[in-house]
Amino acid sequence: MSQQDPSRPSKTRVPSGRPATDVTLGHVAGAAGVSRATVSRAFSRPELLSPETVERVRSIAARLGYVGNEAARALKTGRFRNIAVVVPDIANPFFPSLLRAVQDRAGQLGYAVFLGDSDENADRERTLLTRFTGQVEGFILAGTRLDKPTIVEQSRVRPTVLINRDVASVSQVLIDSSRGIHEAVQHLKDLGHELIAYLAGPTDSWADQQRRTAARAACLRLGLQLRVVELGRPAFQAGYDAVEALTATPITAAIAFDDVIAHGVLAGLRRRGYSVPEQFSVVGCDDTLAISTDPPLTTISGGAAEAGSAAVDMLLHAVSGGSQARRMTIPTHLVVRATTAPSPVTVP
Amino acid sequence: MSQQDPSRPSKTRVPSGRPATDVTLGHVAGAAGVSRATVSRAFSRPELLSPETVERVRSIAARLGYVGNEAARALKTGRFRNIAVVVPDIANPFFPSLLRAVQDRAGQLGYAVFLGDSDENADRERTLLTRFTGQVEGFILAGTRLDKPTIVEQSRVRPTVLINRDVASVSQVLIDSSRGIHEAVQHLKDLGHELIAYLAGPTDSWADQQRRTAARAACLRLGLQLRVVELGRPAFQAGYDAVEALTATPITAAIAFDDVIAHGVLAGLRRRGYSVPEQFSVVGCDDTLAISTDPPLTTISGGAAEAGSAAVDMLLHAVSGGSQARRMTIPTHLVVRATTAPSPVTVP
DNA sequence: TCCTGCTGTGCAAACGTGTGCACGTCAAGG
DNA sequence: CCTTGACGTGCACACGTTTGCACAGCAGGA
Repeated sequence: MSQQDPSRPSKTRVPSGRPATDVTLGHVAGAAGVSRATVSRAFSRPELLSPETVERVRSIAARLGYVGNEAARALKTGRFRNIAVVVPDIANPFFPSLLRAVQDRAGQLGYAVFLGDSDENADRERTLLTRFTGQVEGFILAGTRLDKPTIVEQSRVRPTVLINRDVASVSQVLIDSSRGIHEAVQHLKDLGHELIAYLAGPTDSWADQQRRTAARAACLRLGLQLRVVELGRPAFQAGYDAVEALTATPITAAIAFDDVIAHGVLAGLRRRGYSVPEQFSVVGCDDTLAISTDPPLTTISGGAAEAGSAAVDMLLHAVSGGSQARRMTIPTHLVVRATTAPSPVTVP
Repeated sequence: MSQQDPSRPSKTRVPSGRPATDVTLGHVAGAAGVSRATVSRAFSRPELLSPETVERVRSIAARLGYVGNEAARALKTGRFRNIAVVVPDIANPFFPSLLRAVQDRAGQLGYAVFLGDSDENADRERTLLTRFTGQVEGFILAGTRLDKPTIVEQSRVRPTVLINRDVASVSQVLIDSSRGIHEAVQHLKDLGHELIAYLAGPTDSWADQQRRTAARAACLRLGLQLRVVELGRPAFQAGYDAVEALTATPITAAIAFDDVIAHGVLAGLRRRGYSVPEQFSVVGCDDTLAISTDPPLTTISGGAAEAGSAAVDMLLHAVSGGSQARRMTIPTHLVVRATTAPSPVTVP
């Protein structure tokens, strides 16, 4: 019932550019005539207070524009309620859907997320990690370019979940393309193709190694011939340019490392007068372009979104005590759209 | 020279799931036989210490796996060294390049960035803001869906920079498409087109309002006829579907709200047997798809990246005292590729 | 009347850093 | 030898919050 003025506790000085927070628990407490503890509880443990007190404190806080200082909270509780996710190239359409899922899931669980783009550069990635480490509870590293020792070391300072990277003793969620690849090869076989190409991605990428291996295995099992075409960086232009080499061979179908490459191949084929799918069949991977190619792309639908939210769950499990490294694989399947058709070469 | 064991200061207990940081300044200080202040200075103000001390402390810190607690640092200094950027839809290719630029520039300046995806939803955006506010120095709101009062209020609790949204008294960087649009209209006129379409984006988007107005003005000035086609959500499918209406008219060219729509239009035209650019000319906007369409898209190259880094600079200026709201516009220009050609209708 | 238990609130001690101030040491100049 | 100043380091407080504990008030049972 104190009538005292809610004057600020005589700030020392406000040097033009005051940094961040301004009104604190103390200011609200003064204005409401209660202790700082009560203000704190009005937000964090309201059930301990009388409803009237809670209401009064909250309304005064709102009027004063009070917003809790997360740094102080984190310092006291030891919990940051932040995670960081690092990707090699946010412009690659595989990542936005992943990021979105990570963001959604983390948000539901009350976590905020830092974003880091390493630009496919290990040094830059290391820099990002050190910048984040002091204020996050854990990391999600998607398609990291870091070497194994660094990853292991990192996973010891903070809980870490890898996406599409296989390092023993570190938690990970892997998008298992092998089933989808197998379905794709079977599909092509059913259409009468006998000689097909795999348009490879970056060799240091776990995803490429896995897809490459799966394609080899599937072709071996089903009796098709496979030719691997190296492409380097997975880009539209690379796919476009690869067409020249492709069309110089009797190959009738290609499975691309990702949809972006497949998209480039479609454009390159058309430019050279080949019609898809009548004269050449194309299969993508990741399903990032959905129907926005012409014709709509037959592709292997991975679960970028599932991987993202699973990674968050796994990470937060680790954060809250689960010390065991976990591993999860997300299945994929073939989605047949309009870039595959019977082989143009008539089998005798 | 103390021989004492670098034993941890008897942690009370480590309840299975210990939250975050572990080894602190104190541990390092104990192991190095110096005070906590010295350890602190070894990192933040090394020039105050003897080189040998710095070296010794740092190496011990590294061995112990010390990593500074950012929350404590932020609490003490009053600076978070974090900013937050909120976008309506990270899957829209306009944003990754913007995000990347924001990230790069912020990183150069020693800031880490929180990412928020509002899913075009104002309520969700509000939630994100409150989650971030307590631990960032400022906000970048790109294409925000928030209403004006909320934005103004928000900009009072933390420095805020808007991208492509015009609210008086709040700092903003606007991508000024009008010059690019004007160039595009001029270009189409030079090619002999007389009746063109503007394929509109979401009406509540500042960018669409601006482009729409600019298209009207340019056509008026240059004596072309303009027809505005409403599309709703800017998506590939919307562009694809719009083709039906387009081809039922004598229109010979279209300027799309963005590249994604333009891409859909290209696919739709081809599907209906029209060849681009011989029978129909298409101009995109934003230059997000670069050359990855077929044919390569003539488009208005905005500066998403420039806007991102400019926004960071502007925000950090505001953070360090600049209280004046600023406004900056980024010019655009037409990039002619291969989707525009002379009008197919022969002018008498 | 006294004891017990419950409810609502305040007190004060941390959390891990940064930093103003003071102090001790040492070299140079008188 | 004393003074002076520069240099390197330690002491101790503050930042804003959470939280264990204490305590006051009150009601109900003995």
